[in-house]
Amino acid sequence: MKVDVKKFDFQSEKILGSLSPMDKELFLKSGDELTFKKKKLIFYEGGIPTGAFLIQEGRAKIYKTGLDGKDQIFYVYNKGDLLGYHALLCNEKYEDSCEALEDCKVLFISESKFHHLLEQIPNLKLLLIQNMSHEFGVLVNTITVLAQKPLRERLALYLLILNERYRSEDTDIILPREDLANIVGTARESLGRLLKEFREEELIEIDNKIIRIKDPAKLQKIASSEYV
Amino acid sequence: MKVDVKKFDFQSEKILGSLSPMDKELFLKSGDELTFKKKKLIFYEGGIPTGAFLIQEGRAKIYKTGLDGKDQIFYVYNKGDLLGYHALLCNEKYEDSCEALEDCKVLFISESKFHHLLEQIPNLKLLLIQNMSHEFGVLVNTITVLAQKPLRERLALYLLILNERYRSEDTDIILPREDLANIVGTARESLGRLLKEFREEELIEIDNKIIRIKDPAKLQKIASSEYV
DNA sequence: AATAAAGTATAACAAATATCACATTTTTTT
DNA sequence: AAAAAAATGTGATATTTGTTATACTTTATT
Repeated sequence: MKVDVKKFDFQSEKILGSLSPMDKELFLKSGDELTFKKKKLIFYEGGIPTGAFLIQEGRAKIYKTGLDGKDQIFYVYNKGDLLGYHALLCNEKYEDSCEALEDCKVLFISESKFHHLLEQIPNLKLLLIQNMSHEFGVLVNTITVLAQKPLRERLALYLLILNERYRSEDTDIILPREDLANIVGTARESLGRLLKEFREEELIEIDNKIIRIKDPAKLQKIASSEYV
Repeated sequence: MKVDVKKFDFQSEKILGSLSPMDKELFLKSGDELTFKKKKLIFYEGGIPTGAFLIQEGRAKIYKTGLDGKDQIFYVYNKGDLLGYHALLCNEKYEDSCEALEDCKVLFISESKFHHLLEQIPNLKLLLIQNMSHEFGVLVNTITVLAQKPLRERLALYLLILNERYRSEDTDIILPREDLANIVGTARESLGRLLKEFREEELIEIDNKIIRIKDPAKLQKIASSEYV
């Protein structure tokens, strides 16, 4: 059965997108614009949440640092995505960290404003519930993939997922090897070797940091365990 | 740093537990009692959700079946837990399956009743939001553990987690090796080897299916990568 | 209680992936 | 533009974990 890339997408842009123009304006007005330079932390594991973030420009990675210092990245947020509200809403400390992969323009909605919005916009609670319900499925799928699929299939799958995530704004996949390794859940060296194989099999093109998908159909097959 | 077992607990019993006695009664009245024999499916991946479930007696596993037929279990629900509402709330098909590990008594709340309750009990939406926000953290932690920790540490950790999950009701950990392997994310044989080692190191006692924790402190150390 | 079925243990072996050490290239800083 | 720093590529090797095959136990069924 074909792997569905959409099952790995939080669709966090739907929350805002589903609001009426009036509510949306209200929401956007409640935020303050912040700028995060590439590699700057937006929030970090163990920190106390002070608000939520809406990405207006750029991409950011959500990750956890393991005890051995190795990061596990489990999502790359994109322009339009709302994030960082989980810990805020359950009154816990951040379970994860968020770092800008590129220079980012972000709208910050403070905790009090966010809670205020939840009351002002009756629909918002339900939209959050819907979105988090969906996210649950995404994470469950992520767990299964990481725990079960061999490296080659994981890489194929994540290249397709990232391609989708990067496509929205023009570009090809462009992120450090180390990050890609931490998404796929492997060592940098093992990743490099496989990327080379993929290139030799003409599945992708590599131009330094840039990875360009050449044969999505075949990658799809590999990701779906249909191809050896 | 010590691993916190609570960070792997959905705390799904808090939803009901946080309702006022009146609201709780209303909730409980909206359900129909069902019985599921051991190994019976409560719902399954790809199925269309028709309601939510509250476990009144017994335990159930939530899992996904990989393309190779191997299951990945990512949670064991317990008496008092509310489950199966995610797919319901985002209008998607079930992303996972749920099977009774023991004979279960379950309260079924149909979709229409559940939505009705969401309107009748104003607090319920927020409780769901809080709970799902917390669940997000749990799943994120699960991903990191499965993707990064070596088998030995994973097993130590999950033994502690399961011990907590089984403690509520008297017993020691009692579930088939295959299931334990599918929780820890390994092959049955590899699990068996390690269990034997753990027994030889006097960390656990094994009595057929039953696993009894003997040295939680040392298991904790292993789980926290502090012990070789 | 006897038989079948399911689950479990074990050892030898194979495969996948990580680690290490170092060369090379690219990017950033001065 | 040169120097330093960071990131990447590569091969040899070690380690971990999975696989296969088979014997053994426990649990379920008749």
